[in-house]
Amino acid sequence: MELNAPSAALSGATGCERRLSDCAIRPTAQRVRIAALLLSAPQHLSAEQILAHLRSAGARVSKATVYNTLNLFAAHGLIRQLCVDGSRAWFDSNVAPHYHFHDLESGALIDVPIPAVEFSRLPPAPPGTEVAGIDLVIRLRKKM
Amino acid sequence: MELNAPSAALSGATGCERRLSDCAIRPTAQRVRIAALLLSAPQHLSAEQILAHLRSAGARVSKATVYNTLNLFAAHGLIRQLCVDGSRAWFDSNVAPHYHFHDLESGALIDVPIPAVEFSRLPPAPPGTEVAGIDLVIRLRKKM
DNA sequence: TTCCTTGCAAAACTTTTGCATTAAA
DNA sequence: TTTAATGCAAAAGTTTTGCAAGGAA
Repeated sequence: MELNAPSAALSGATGCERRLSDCAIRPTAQRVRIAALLLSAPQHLSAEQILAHLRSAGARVSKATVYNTLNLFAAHGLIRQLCVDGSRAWFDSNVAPHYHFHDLESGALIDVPIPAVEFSRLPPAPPGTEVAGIDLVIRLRKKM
Repeated sequence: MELNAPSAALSGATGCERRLSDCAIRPTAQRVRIAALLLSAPQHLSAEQILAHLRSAGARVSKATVYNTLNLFAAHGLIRQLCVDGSRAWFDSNVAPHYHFHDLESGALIDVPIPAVEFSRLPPAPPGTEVAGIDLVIRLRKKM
């Protein structure tokens, strides 16, 4: 009874089951629901938002399972955990490299695609280290 | 009895009192000690680290005062609060614009000066907004 | 049966807050 | 004296954990 129209083949419940199985993640009911919600489109959700969504949709899920599942998904590279403001973690279903706008007023996060940013100079990584990734957050305020 | 050698004129307790007064921040004993610790050099400290430092130095300070003071300093632009990992806030005594290396193994933060990074392209801010700041964190792992 | 997952509650952490006491101007 | 800051403990918020019960293989 979840979305499963042909046009949503890879984002509905069945498509999500595949994606989980492919990662050797057992597709339990809760995991599939969380995946169907979060992976249906590129978006940024908090654990609490996911819990609220699922419960208001009638699902029986515990807070612990939401956190366990999000950490599990992140460990398998299905989602990415963001640290944008200190208040809580945000989970990004877009795992392709990209950056973010952060609206300081609304708290909204907006994806910035890689080609929109170009570095003409970057510092060398300190000796013995290499760059594992670059996080770029462009803070936005209301224009005066 | 705090540092007050000529060579530490602006980082010792007396210099800190000046910096606080200049911001219309009443230079109480606790605030001066926190400022003397944090503002003595460019560094990144957590609230808990500051509390531990001060207490092991024999100061009587409460956790609430440390947090109140750090928030106060940040509100006056004396320090900057960083969100690098989700675990806790880091307070940066370097308020000049700059970026950071973040060593994923040790958790260490290293300043990256502005001239070390050059953007040859940046996305336009969405309509009605303007860029308030850019946070760049270069994650480092051990070189293989 | 065996192993893994879930739910619940409690714990762990970081940060904030309320309020009586203390210190600063 | 009047106002503001401190300390303490408790509260608030997010995330983790322990453990018994439930579900999948």
